[in-house]
Amino acid sequence: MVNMSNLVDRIERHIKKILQDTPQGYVVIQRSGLASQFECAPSQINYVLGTRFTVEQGYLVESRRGGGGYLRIVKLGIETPDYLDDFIAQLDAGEMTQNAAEGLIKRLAEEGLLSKREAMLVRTVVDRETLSLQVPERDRLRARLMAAVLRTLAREDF
Amino acid sequence: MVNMSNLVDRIERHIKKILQDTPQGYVVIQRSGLASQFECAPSQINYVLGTRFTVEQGYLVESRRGGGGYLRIVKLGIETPDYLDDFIAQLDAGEMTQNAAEGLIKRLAEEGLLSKREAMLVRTVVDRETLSLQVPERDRLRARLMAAVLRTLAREDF
DNA sequence: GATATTAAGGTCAGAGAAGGTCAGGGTGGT
DNA sequence: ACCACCCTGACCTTCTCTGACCTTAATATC
Repeated sequence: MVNMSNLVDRIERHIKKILQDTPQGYVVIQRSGLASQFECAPSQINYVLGTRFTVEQGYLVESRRGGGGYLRIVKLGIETPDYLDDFIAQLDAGEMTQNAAEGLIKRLAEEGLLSKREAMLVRTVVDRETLSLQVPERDRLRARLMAAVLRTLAREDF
Repeated sequence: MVNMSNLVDRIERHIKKILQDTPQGYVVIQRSGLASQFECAPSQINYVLGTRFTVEQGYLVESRRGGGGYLRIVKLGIETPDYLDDFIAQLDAGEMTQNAAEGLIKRLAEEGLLSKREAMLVRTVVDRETLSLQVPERDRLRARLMAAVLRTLAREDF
C-alpha cells in the first residue's frame, strides 16, 4: 500500500475538485503552474488530460500556447438532444474501444443517467471478454451496443 | 493434509482474515507487496486468487496494471446457487434466440431481479437489430451477453 | 514594421512500475 | 507410479511518468 494514489489520480482529483467548486463549469490554469504544484514534468499534465478528461467522459480541453498561455478545462453538461442524436449516429456507423466505452459509462453514471447497477451491467456487457470477437468487429459491435444504450436512455417513456 | 500451511493456504487465510476484519466487504492490495510479505513469487498470488477466490466460491477479483496498480478482492454477498452457475455455463457455451432472451428478461423483471429500466436496457442490447450479425454468431453472442448480465446480477457489491 | 527573444503549451519515444500468463518442475498422497 | 495440486521464472501487457525536441504567441529590440 505504498502508493495509495499515484500522480495521475491525484492530479485528476485536484482538477475535478476545483471544477466542482467553481460555478462557471470550467477552470483556467497554467500547465507549468500545475506541474510545479505537483512537482512533476509538465507533460504529465497532458497525460492526465488525455486519459481522464476526454470527450467521452464529458470534458473539453482548450489551450493556448505562447506567453500568457493557459489550459481551459470545461465540464460538459448533459447532452443536448441534437448533439446526442449525432453522437448516436456516429456510434452506429463507427467503432468504440473498451476504454472509450468505460469513459462514457463513467460519465453517464456521474451524471445520474445510469445507476451504479446499470453502469455495472453495461460495463460487463461491452467488456472485451463478453463480446469475444476479433478487433475491428468487436469495436464496431461495442459502438452499436453503446448506441442502443444511449437510445434507451433517451426514451422517456418508462 | 499434513501440510496445512502450504503457501497457498496461508495466503488464502490471510486474505480472508483481512476481508473479515474490513467493513466494506473488499480489500485492495498490491500483488508485489503481498508476494514479498510471504516471500514468494508474485505469480503465486495469482494462483491463490485463481483457485481460492473464484466467482463460484463467492469472490470477485478486479485489478489494475501499471504504476499504482492493485488487486481488489470482493466478497460477494450471496453465493450464487449451483443451478444458476450451471445455467450461466450453459449460456456461455451455447446460443439463445431473441425470443428466449425476452422470456428470460421478463421473468427476471417479474422476480424483481431487474428493474423496468434495466430490463429495457438489456432488451435493446440483445435485440437482433443491435447485434446485427448473422444467425449462428448472433445467437451465440446473445447467449454470452445474457450470461454476463446474470453474472452481474449475482454480484452484490455495489 | 520586421526580427529576435522569451514564455508558454504539444508530442512522442522510451524507461519504469505494476499486474497477467503459461509451461514446466516439484511434492505428497494413494 | 501416477495424479493432483503447488510453486516459480521467463516473458507479456497495460498504465504511468519523464525528457528531449517542436510549435505557437506575446513582447522586446532594432
